[in-house]
Amino acid sequence: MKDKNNNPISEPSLRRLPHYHQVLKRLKNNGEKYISCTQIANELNLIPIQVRKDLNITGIKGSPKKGYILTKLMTAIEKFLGWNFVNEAFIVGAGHLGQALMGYEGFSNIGFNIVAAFDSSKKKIGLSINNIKVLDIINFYSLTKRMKIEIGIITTPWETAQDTADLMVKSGIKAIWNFAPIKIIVPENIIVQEENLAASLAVLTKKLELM
Amino acid sequence: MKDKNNNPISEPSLRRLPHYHQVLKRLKNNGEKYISCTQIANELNLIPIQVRKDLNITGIKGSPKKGYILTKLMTAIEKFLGWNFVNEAFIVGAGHLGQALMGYEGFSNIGFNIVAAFDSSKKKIGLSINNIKVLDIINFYSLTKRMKIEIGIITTPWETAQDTADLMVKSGIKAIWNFAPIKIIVPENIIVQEENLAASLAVLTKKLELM
DNA sequence: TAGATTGTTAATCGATTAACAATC
DNA sequence: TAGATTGTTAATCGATTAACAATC
Repeated sequence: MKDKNNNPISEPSLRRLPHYHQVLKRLKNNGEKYISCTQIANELNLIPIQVRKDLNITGIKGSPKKGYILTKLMTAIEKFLGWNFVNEAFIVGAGHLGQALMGYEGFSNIGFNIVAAFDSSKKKIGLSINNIKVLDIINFYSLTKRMKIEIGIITTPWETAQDTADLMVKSGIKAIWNFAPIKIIVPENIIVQEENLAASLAVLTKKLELM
Repeated sequence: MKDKNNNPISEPSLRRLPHYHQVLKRLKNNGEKYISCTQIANELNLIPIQVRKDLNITGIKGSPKKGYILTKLMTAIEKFLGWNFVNEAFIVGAGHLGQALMGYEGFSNIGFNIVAAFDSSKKKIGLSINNIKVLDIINFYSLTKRMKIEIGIITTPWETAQDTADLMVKSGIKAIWNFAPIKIIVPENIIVQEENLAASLAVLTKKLELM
């Protein structure tokens, strides 16, 4: 991945930035003003050079010997990750997992807002979870177009995940966050983030077996 | 990661194997006997050589020109991932996300079994979700010891995630699957699989921004 | 047979880690 | 000042991709 100035942004680095922010938040409450990569690395069992390289992609400048100004560093990460700007999303599938995401309070801190949910089951339509309404899936296309929603979350059973992805693409969704346990196939200009539990579990159990 | 014969197993390869299995399951219903890497790669928008390399770590042998015997390949993946052997887990935190995992039917196909859930809230204790009982957290230690449970799942709020991890380590848990949005710190002989939504979202929204 | 596909070895690519001069 | 820490350039490591002989 490249940023606007054609500097590379690695996916692992991007994934670590929220962790750094988490640590900074905690240390801020301790009243620290400056923070070094060494400190952050110690908190997260990482090595300082990796933290330094990661922070570098946010464009932050530190001072030798002192480190980074904590509040500036937090702001730099927030800005780089776009947390000060709200991303709106629609979610399809209002089962347990969908409801878990709707009820997830951490999203508001990171500029993420699930605007509405959609389902095809009469039992789900009309529900309201954490002030998010569950609407009939037949309205997905028109509402997505009208509200110019760009992010779609799939929390349907695997059987309907690909159909849901197709509907999202047709409706103008540009990025799909997929929690269904199959890899969905979409045109290459569509961004997909797969959240596959079987894949994670494969890693965990294999490590356990080889321990 | 290295297997018993000291051959390397890469984490990305491991994560792709369940996807291959998914595809094979679908193609089996079409009545295919042999399957080639090219076919699998086409289904998943990958390249054949990557599929071949990944399948190689399972120890499966194919025949030039023909490919792999589909049923043998499925069995090899299942065996390699340990799906024919049941891994038992305890889950701590019976909120929406915990309940979503308890209700997740896909786990039984991959040899994963959530035996019981634990919570500290009187409102949750006594519930039964998908035949999984929610017990008082004060019983976690003794039950984990007695039942020799090795896998713990954390679906608590972030405030209690580290305490939960500490309790798990103390109780003899060897591998932790953490869904709380903070990185937990554990002794280095403990396996941790982090499932961080903020991290995934960081990748997704950054790609969207740079599109 | 011809050629698609395998297993394996080599080349490339990208991420992590190391080295080191500059500096507050 | 001394030395901890920064930014940056180089080295290492590991994953992906390419090349190619073997073969059903």
